[in-house]
Amino acid sequence: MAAVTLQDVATRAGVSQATASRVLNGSSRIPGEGVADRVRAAARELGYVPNAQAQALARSSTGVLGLIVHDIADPYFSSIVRGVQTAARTACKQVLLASTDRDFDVERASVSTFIAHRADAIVLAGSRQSGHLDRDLEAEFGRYRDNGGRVVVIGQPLAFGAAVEPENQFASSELAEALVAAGHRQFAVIGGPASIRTAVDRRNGFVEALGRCGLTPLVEVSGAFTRDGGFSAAQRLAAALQLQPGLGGPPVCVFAVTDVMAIGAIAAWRELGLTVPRDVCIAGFDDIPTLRDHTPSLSTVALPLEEIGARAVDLALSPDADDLRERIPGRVVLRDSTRLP
Amino acid sequence: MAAVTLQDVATRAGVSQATASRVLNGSSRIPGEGVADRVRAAARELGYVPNAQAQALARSSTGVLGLIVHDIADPYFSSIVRGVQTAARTACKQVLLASTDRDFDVERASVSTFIAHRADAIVLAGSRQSGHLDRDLEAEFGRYRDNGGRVVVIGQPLAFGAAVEPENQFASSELAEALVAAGHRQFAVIGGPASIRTAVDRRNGFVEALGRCGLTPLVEVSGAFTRDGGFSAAQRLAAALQLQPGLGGPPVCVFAVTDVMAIGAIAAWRELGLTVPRDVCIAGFDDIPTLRDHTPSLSTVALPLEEIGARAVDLALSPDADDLRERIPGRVVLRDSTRLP
DNA sequence: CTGAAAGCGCTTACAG
DNA sequence: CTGAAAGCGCTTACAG
Repeated sequence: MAAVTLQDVATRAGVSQATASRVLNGSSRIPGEGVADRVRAAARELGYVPNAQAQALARSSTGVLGLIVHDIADPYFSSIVRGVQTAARTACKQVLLASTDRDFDVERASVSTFIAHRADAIVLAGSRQSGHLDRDLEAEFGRYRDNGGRVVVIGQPLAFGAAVEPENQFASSELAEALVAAGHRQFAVIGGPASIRTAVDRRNGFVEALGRCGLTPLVEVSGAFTRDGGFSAAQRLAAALQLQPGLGGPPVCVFAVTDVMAIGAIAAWRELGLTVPRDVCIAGFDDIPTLRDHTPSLSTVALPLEEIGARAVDLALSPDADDLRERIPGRVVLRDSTRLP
Repeated sequence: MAAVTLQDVATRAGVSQATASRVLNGSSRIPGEGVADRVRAAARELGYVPNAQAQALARSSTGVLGLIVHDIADPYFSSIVRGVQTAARTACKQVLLASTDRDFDVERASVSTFIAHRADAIVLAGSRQSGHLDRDLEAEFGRYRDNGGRVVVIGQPLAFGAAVEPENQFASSELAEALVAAGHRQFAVIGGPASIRTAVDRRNGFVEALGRCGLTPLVEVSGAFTRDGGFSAAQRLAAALQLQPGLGGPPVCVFAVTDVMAIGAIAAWRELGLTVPRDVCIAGFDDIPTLRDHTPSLSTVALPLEEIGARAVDLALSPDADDLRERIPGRVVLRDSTRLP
């Protein structure tokens, strides 16, 4: 790593290191034209690449954002990451990525490493247990913030830091109302882990809205926040409701708290010979890009995932938005999967 | 960012900075037990987090890997990134991610930034124009490698550096043979950009294998390496072949050079009222996870995407593998989308 | 085993 | 406008 150094450039241009620094790395004090040209020429000839580590040390700011997601291969997260990338590029920030496989130990370790790398901000995407962090993490974030680090959460807010917060509960209730308005009367729910706020909020919004219509879910089951979680939950649901292919009559309408789970559910039912929406209907939440080419087309609550990622970067970068919470509305979209005959 | 410093810890423990460093950051010279304990206690009490930037500067090694992909929201890439993440975590490396939106200027800029950040290695995923880099990039990589940086490419190899290389051509020919063996006789191809090696190799492998069977594609069209690229190519293909719903007779079997394009193609045909595999058959390449729940199930060449990402990390980390090329075989998988009546 | 000191490559007051 | 020098927070020969 014995790369060309700023001193090398300075020497070749016949100026001091300080001057070379000012020419090359945008300072307010702009040296004279002739000098500047010489320095630039020297840098080009030598192939000088500034050492960002050294700059960071000297400036005490790295220009790096830390981003933590549960699973980068999950379309929900990869869409958010795409938004983060776009916004980061615009702001000339780099992004350090960690995909934790939903392991909270890995998550904690990633936070520590990002802090060690002096990321200017850390964005935490994905639900956590009831909005609580372990004590360790909390203490670490506290010190990080004291030292000027910024924390942004996507999903449920923490006790501190900024948050980009989808209106899970409200949007789910709107979804329920839309489904009732469409003629559905029999409902069931595939929920997520009880410890995860996002899952709980969505479930509650849906069930409470049903209640206001005088309706109650026939059954509720739950599973992990994954395709397979939806798959197995749907099997249990089918058993509980004794779903049969071609039974006739109005199908039960199931709400799965994420699209990924809904897709898993449909797969499970297909294995059982059940057809959506004839034998059973289903709606999800998120509107992940995958849905675009999924059959049957899935009713859902659309979230602007890339924009959510971009907003998180904005919050991470504006020092005045320290404890801001930005609410993101969802948009109900009814498609084939909840179509009544 | 005025965080707790190693000197703070040393002072509190009543030792020198050097000793504190040796205790905390794994040195071969292990200080005495009593001293070590005092240092560790001081670090804990103060909440010391080592400054990775300063460590990097002093050690001239950052423990950071740079990863560049075309589009993080594309399941092909997000699967690879997942593999990279897993392997990087095992090796205690951090990953700096750039998603370029297929913009080669952005790609070049990302490489520069990664080099500035002194990434220990840079992994370039995604096809490039015929294996050639622009002159600038090539020169930059040259210096980077001279300074100890490592370069790994996923896809077609460059003139230098290590590569993880799927056997595109061979696997495509195997796919063609399998389809012929399954009874198909009429073929068409949806190719990618002519400048991209991966696209060309897959197309050639397929067409040449057909040739060995005495067959020739009825039509070839091409499009961008995206879902929409496949969509529009499929529209042109349908027009060229005058595809009609329910025409009867053996359907034409189309090979799309990526699954993502194949999915777009199926969507286009669905809009035209065409049913797969009745009116037209199709096979893709990659076996992205999305396929698992796609209807109809798509025939394809399965690539171990996560493993590919992990192998790239391995190559990036083993100094002896400097110009190694690791070949990754594909596995033909025939599913519903090419099923003959 | 432990410490004083140089050095990693930059930035930035402080003088001139 | 330009330069000498201190400082950012660590690591690591080199002595002791």
